[in-house]
Amino acid sequence: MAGPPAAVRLSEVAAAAGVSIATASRSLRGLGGVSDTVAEKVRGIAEDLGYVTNSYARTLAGGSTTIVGLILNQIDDPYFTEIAAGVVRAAEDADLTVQIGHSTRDPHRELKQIRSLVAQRARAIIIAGSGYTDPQRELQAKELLARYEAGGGRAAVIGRHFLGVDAVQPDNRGAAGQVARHLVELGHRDVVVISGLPSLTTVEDRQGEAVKVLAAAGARVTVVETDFTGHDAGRAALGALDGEPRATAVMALSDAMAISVLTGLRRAGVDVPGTISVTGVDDVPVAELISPSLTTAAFPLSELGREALLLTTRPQATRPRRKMIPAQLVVRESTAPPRS
Amino acid sequence: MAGPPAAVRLSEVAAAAGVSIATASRSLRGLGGVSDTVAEKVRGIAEDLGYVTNSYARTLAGGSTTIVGLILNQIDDPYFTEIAAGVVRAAEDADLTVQIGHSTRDPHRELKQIRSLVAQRARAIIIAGSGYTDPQRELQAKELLARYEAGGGRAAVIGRHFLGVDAVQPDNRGAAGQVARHLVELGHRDVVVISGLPSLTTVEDRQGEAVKVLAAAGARVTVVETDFTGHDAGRAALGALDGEPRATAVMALSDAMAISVLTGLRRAGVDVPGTISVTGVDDVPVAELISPSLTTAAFPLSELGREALLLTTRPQATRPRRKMIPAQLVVRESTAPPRS
DNA sequence: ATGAAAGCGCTAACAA
DNA sequence: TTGTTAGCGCTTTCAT
Repeated sequence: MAGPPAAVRLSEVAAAAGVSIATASRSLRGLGGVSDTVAEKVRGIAEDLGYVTNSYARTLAGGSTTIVGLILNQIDDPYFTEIAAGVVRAAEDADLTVQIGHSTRDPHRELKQIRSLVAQRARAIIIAGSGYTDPQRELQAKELLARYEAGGGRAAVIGRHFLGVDAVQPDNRGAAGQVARHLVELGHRDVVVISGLPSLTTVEDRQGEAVKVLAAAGARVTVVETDFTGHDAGRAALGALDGEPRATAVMALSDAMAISVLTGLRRAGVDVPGTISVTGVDDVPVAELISPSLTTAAFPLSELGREALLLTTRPQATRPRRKMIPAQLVVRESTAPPRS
Repeated sequence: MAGPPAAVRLSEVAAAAGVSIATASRSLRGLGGVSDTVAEKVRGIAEDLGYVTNSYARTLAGGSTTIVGLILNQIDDPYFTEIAAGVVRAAEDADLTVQIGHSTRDPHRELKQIRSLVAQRARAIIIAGSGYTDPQRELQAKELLARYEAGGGRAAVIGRHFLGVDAVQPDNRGAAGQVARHLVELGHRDVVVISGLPSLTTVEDRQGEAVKVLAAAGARVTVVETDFTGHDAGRAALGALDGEPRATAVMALSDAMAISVLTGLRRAGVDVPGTISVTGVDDVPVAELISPSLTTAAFPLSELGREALLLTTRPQATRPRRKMIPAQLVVRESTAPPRS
């Protein structure tokens, strides 16, 4: 595995510019102590030569890394890919590169990913996805991240976690509340709520608010738990509607589940929204494209990612920051007043 | 900002074990040439001390990286996220980590990404997305990759590129041919083809085969060029149908464009497939969910990514490998015989 | 304002 | 089998 150096080195840039590598280094990093003329010249030459800093050498020599680790619950779920897109774009604007891992919602995998990132001296670690309602479950990760930040690293989460780091929090309660109120205003008083794993904070928040709003309006509420991935939401909804023949609406606590419900109802020949109204939460891109298009509460997903990245570029605050991101109700074709 | 955590160094492990750092290094990497007793002892001490290899030092010293770079044309397009999912999963199976960048189809950005990856000593570089029909346009990237591979790196592309490296090639001609034949068999003889930038090999291949098959069947073909992202495909299709009132089908050369066409037709009140049949290519997950569901040619997208990753784990062959991946026609609701 | 030189922690010849 | 040593490419004092 020998061969010609595959990358342009700082020494080559320096030589081409007729200066020492120290001066070249200063010029490239805009450090001052270098005449503007020289600095400008060096930058031009570096550009022409296609010079890129060797991050290993830089890091080893005491410089900082440009790696940002991003840990996703699920790599092929639009909710997460939208967030990832936001992170990647913001990172590139900040000259950072993103390393992606996925945890499949498995705490062990998540820990392993964090350790690997710490060992890589990643400049920042971003964890996207729901937290767990049981703080105990996140204890190890929390300790790991605390040590990491004490050592100069930066961490941020997207969602409500108990990880003691900066957080971008989609307003899940608000989102669920808006959708529930929409159903109430349409006149629905008998609603099936398709929920997910109660161990996830996202589920807890959305379900809590949904049930609260619906109950406050005097509606009958049937909650059905599924695995929150949408795989069995359609079947679950059909089962619930069998048991609750008077129900006029299905409120799924995520778009992924709502889409599964829509598919299930279509196959069963149930008219949406004529017979049953259906709603989701998140507003993934598909929500607008399916038919009937989905009434849901929209989160600016890629902005969630962007905000998280930005948080990690600011110095650590004395107490973890919380940036709440509001949802916005989007009424589309899947909801209508209940048939009378 | 505190300094880096007091990381345990190899020299400390060596000292504690009473051996040289060379022996310690060999022991830890299981390299042989070390007595089992010593090796075992060193490993135990390293474990006790919580030693973790400094990957920067290791890489700088000539050791190998575990980073695989993945350059995507577009980070938030389902076509690419599916591919990315395949790469990430296969990488994790091989204990590799994936670094994602996106080029926005801009050759300059792409070059920058490649350079960055080369500088990072990525073990492999995977480029996903269409190549350019003008080989000149890829010349710089080709040189860069050649030097990279000469230096021991591995590269692979997904799509037909002129980059001189291993390639996973979705059979774009075959895919377009199958869809075109499907339309012909249904009886369509007046078809609008929504195409993309002619500078992309994917577009060239799909359009060439589509037009060939349709023309061979004696059909009238109207080709409309768009930007291949789907942003203006809907508008373009409506315009073309205005000019070609006898057209009975719109064949979009990608699902992204087909979905845009479907949306445009729905807004214009055109019945699909009653009045106009619509087809796509790719079979992104949404294709099955929209309504009417989309007739298209399916590529196993995440497998494309997986195959590319696997190619990079094998040693370089004397000539670049080409792995052709066939498409499969999926007939859904968006196509029907033309109304007579 | 610029340069020389000492490492950063590790791997990989080469010696012993 | 083990140790010695020369870098990897860069940042950073310390001189000039």
